[in-house]
Amino acid sequence: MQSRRITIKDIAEAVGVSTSLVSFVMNNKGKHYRVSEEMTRRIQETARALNYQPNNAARSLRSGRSRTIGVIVSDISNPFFADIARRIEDNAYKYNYTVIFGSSDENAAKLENLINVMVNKGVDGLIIVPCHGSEEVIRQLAETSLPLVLLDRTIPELEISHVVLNNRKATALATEHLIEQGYRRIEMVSYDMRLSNTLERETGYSSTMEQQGLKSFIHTHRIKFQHIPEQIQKVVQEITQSSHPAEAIIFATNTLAIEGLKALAKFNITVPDNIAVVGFDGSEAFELYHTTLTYIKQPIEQFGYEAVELLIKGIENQDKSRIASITLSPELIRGNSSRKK
Amino acid sequence: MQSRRITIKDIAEAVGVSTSLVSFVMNNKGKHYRVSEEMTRRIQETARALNYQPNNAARSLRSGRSRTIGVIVSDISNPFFADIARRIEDNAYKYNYTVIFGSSDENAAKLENLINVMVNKGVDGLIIVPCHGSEEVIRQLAETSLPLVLLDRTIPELEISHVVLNNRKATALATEHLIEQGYRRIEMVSYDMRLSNTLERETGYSSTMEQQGLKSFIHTHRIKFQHIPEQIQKVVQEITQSSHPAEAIIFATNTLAIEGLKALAKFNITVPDNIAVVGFDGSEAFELYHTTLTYIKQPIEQFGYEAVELLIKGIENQDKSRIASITLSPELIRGNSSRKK
DNA sequence: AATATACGCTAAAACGTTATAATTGCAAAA
DNA sequence: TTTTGCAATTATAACGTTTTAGCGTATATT
Repeated sequence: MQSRRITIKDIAEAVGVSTSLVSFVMNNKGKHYRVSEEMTRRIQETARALNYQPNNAARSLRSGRSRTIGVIVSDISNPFFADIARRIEDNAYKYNYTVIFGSSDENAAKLENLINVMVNKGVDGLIIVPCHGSEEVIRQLAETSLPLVLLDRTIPELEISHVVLNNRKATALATEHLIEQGYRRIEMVSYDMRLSNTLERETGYSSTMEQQGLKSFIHTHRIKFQHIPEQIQKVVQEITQSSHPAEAIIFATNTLAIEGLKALAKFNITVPDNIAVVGFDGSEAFELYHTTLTYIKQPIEQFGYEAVELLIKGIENQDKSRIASITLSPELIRGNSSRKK
Repeated sequence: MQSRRITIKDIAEAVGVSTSLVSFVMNNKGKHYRVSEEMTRRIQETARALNYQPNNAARSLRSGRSRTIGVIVSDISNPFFADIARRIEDNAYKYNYTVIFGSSDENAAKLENLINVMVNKGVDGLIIVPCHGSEEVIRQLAETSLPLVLLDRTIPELEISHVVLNNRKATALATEHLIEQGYRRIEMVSYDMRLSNTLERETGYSSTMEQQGLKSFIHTHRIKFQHIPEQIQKVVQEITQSSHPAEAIIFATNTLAIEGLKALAKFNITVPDNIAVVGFDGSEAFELYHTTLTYIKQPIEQFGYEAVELLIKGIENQDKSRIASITLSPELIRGNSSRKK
């Protein structure tokens, strides 16, 4: 950490060459610009000796690229997204990219603002978890030449690279499992946000029920994203105090599962004796629960990893293979919360 | 999102003035450079009409400042740090700063590398959670003119701005509470990392025990950061199978509390009947636990908020009030896990 | 011997901004 | 009338890098 920053010019002077040559070598374009081996070596040595650190602002200004990617999730403090963020960070660092994060709070206006800030900052690409109402903004963004990868949710009518779970399969697995365990009145608790992942999860559940001849028992309870605890308590009461109470509940997300279990506990409804439960995502919370939970496991780390892979390919190829998408497979983890009836 | 980016020059041409004038106005330095009201208005209008977005790279290159701050925590996917990160992000955005995150994994080499990457990226300041073995790197960094704020932990021998919990008070509260509830054999489970926060927590516990004449019962179990679950199981066995088993445990961090409760459950030791427990930090996990937990609550959001306040003051003042620190107060949340003996 | 090719390197412009010094026009002071 | 002073604006250099075009020189080709 010296007083004055070392520039390419200092190296050039020290070695006695032009700055161009130094630039070539520092960018590993030596062979391409046929710099002699000897010179390459000398420049590299001097750079190391002087502890040269390239100035990113200058680089970015000149080249128009920043080696920075922007990531917008719903809420970085939500464990699901925090885990993904960590993975994105790790993988991006490997490619020498820096990441800037933003949280949309499932608010389309905030999301738009974040996109503007990030585009403005000059990010080379964006990884975005689209939220309810953001379709138009995303559509506009996709028309831009800026590489873009959607995460966790797609916008089916738009052709955009994305990394998502096979959500239909996820809830189909859960539903089949419960049926196999002897449950019939299986209901689902989901969000009222019309997002691809939620919709697919609902479809996975309802189509499986239908296939198994349980169409009449299909019941999807949709919770508003605000005031989750209150709403979920209401739903739990509805479900359990009905004249035909449900025998099992599938929660469509991790947060819903946790709040749902809390609500069940509050009303002294025991899992699985009074009602069976399938949750979503592993979570530390479940590990302190009185019984082991059956849940759909997402390969969370892969979300982050693959999103970065896709995005960086998009950034560095620019032309071909523009749209590429990845669908990850869910897994059913069997616990006691759905044991045989 | 137009095809070509609008620059200051476009505005200058459109209005028919020099770029300097536009720059003055865009930086709100109008009065200082005595730009006429009329002109100020026209430039602002044109800028808005053309949707001018300043080029940060150019700005940063010229001014030497990036309006970006770097934040290095232990692990961004740990809920404690994820919450803080969220707050940092929110507050920084208010000041028009962007944040880049990094996770050190409590590894001094990684921490050093991250610092280099960030300094290199040209951050205007750093918020760092120092880890075991990072004292020297931090010392060097502090000698630099780069504004720096330590978070969650200090390095007492160095005079650096920081935001920390009153850790001594935290465990003193816990200890006093347990004593009040009738417990005597109170033991602590902590990390073996010699970090300020851990050390202070140990001191808070042991000095309170001593004051209350329970010196002979002081017992601090130190866990290595690797292989936490295995180690904690060993400790739990030690504690409970001893000839004089502990009556209560204070866990020094959230992770330790969660793993500890899992270990207790594994060995069928019931809380609080067999042993009382005080944890650290609220957590969703605790909410699904069979009984409510007594724990030390940290004002997590404030950590992030205050760190940004301190850092930005440091960045924008540069000179005076260089070192300023904040100590936040813990609070004891009473639950059933430490009910009267 | 004349010409082409390859090699190793350099000159210089450009990226978009900021900030200092200089310039202009005009009114007030001398 | 000349001088001074001020208000409003401009010219220009600088920030550190990348990249294109080109310049000698040496070797190969005809």
